[in-house]
Amino acid sequence: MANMKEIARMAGVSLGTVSHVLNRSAPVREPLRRRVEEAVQAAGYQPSALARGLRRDKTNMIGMVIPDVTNPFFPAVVRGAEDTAFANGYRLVLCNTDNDHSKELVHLNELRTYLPSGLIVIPSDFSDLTRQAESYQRSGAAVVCVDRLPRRWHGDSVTAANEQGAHAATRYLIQLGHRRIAAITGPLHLTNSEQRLRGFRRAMAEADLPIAPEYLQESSFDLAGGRSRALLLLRMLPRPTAIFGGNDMIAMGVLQAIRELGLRCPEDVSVMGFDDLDFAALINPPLASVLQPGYQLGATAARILLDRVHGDGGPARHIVLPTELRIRESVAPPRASEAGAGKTRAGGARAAGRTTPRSRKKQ
Amino acid sequence: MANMKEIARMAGVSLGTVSHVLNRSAPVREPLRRRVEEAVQAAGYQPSALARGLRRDKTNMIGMVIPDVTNPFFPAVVRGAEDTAFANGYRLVLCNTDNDHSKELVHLNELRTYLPSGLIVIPSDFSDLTRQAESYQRSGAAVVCVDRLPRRWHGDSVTAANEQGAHAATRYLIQLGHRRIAAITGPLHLTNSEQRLRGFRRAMAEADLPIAPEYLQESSFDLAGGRSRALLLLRMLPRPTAIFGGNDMIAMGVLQAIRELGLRCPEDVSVMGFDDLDFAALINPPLASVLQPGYQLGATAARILLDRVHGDGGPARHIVLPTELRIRESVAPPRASEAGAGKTRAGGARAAGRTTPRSRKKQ
DNA sequence: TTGTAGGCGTTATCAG
DNA sequence: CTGATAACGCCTACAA
Repeated sequence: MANMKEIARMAGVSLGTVSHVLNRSAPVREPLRRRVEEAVQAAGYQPSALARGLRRDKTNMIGMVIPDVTNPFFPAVVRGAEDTAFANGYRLVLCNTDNDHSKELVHLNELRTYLPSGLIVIPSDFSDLTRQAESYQRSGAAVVCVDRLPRRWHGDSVTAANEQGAHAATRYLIQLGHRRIAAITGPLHLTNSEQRLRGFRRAMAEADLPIAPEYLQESSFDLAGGRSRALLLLRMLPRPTAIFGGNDMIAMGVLQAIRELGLRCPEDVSVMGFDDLDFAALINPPLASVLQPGYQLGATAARILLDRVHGDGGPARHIVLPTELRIRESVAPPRASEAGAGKTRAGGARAAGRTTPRSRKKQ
Repeated sequence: MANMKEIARMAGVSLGTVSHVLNRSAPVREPLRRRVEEAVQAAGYQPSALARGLRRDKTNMIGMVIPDVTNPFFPAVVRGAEDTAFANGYRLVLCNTDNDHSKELVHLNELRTYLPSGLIVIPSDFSDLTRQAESYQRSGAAVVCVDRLPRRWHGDSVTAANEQGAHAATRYLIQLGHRRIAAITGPLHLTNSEQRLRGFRRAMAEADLPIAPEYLQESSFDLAGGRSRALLLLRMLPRPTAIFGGNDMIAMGVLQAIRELGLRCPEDVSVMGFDDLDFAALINPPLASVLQPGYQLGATAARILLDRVHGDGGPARHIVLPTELRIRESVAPPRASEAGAGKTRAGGARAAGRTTPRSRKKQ
């Protein structure tokens, strides 16, 4: 690979001139600039990212630290971040933490030796990012948290409107006529789970509906957890007529539990998810869910990070992106014997019925 | 961040000694080595990956170039690669090509400025990797192709046993008693699609079953393509009794088309996929599919790459990892009126029946 | 406006 | 076995 010196020789100018042409760091007279550009073309020259980074004390790399690419929600975030980064000449170094905060720490430490321009982090469970982040920020690298926040995080963040999303979803169930609504939350030490629970509670409170303590179950964010908690819930008397899952995987577990017990969704139990993963629309019954804009989350985080890199020194930004309720056939009004048995908003069930599944049975 | 000079000062030794301790590039007398190690500890010193790379002409980065992280099959490959890379002190720089070979080229070119130790590539459509790869190899960086291969690729590769997988899947359908089996392949310019088609053909030929030309449809690797081709197939007379999808997304499209036409799976049409994505087992009916070991694909590619980095100069390796047939409820024997109407292996359908879905209907 | 020189943090070479 | 010293490729004062 050619280097600057060679380009300088080819163009018959000095090293500095080449650099100035490349970086527009000083005006260069037309004929010289032309010669330089031609030499660059001819040699297929590209400046060494390493040497440049070493000199500038900062590379065009961005560390992307996430729990697990294999988890269906995260790839969209990664993709959003990569697109924005790439469009601006930055590259993503991908690190999986497996939700292990000590592995996260290791990644954070090692990434530093690349002098990345910044970090986009979806924190692990019990992440203790704050100290590391400060150290990065001191050295001029930006850190943006996405999706969930570490406790006491005061830096930039991009999250979905978890509270609102859960609130809208719960309210929709209530409007359908449900009164006994259970929730299987994700791990409550995660801010996103906590916010979703808060939205659920608010909607219930607004409708003056009680929440039986045993109707609130905490689970890991996966199918197995959802299934086991759902099995508990579905055996309770009275049985909840709707279950709100903390994410789509939990909701999938609920669907599985429903089938195992010989019950039917939505006839016996309505199920609502959160995330709106691709498969939510494809399963049977199609899963109603709260769409979380994964791609936008990542893209926005990268945007903020780049702004910081370009000198934005403003106060920490806390972007909250809207969620969107996606009604599908896994939710329906409760059986007639259950419906309206309580304080239901007038016309709610009927109005909501518009977006309710066509009654045509599929299979 | 401290640098080597400072460590040398702290330990009261020269720069070279520190380097020797760090790299074991020369034996260092115990007391000195101790002092150096203590200084490293105390300062939390980590060598600069940039300076090191600049000097050594090679970094511990691996470029991972894939079509799209968002495509559900690829994250597993990425994860496998990342785990193996990380365990050996390497990092992954992730690049999405969107299957666009010119974008792939851009990534390949720009990655080079990092002096990565190598590249793991899932080639884009019409990838013309060969020239780029040679240039990398000349500069001592290894290139390993995964999943699909560019035409005329002679370098290291790791792929799944596409031919065998498709063969086993098709043979299973035949054993169930199907005779009119259609296939919706992925894009046939992709080697994996082509191999799967070959496996399909071989199984059909071995059973002396004809393949009507219109029963072979080519599609993009997505739901929409699968759906539209399936709509064609399902309207043909006679209608195929089983459809083999080139991947799970195509198979999902087939299921969708089946529902749209008011048909039922597996009663009217059996459906087989390829990949065995996570959701295959979760949908309704659960999708029979050919498991492709994504994680292993990635891990193996990284392993080979590291071997190359560590000096393995042997001939190109072409690893083919086994696939595994996953029978689920989307496949069943054809209706009695169809079954056995042709030359079927004796007892085939019955023997296969063992692994056939329990007849208990779910929902 | 152009050229020169020093140094970023390492490693490798080569004397001692 | 240890310690100087010269690159690696680039950027940027500063000098011309």
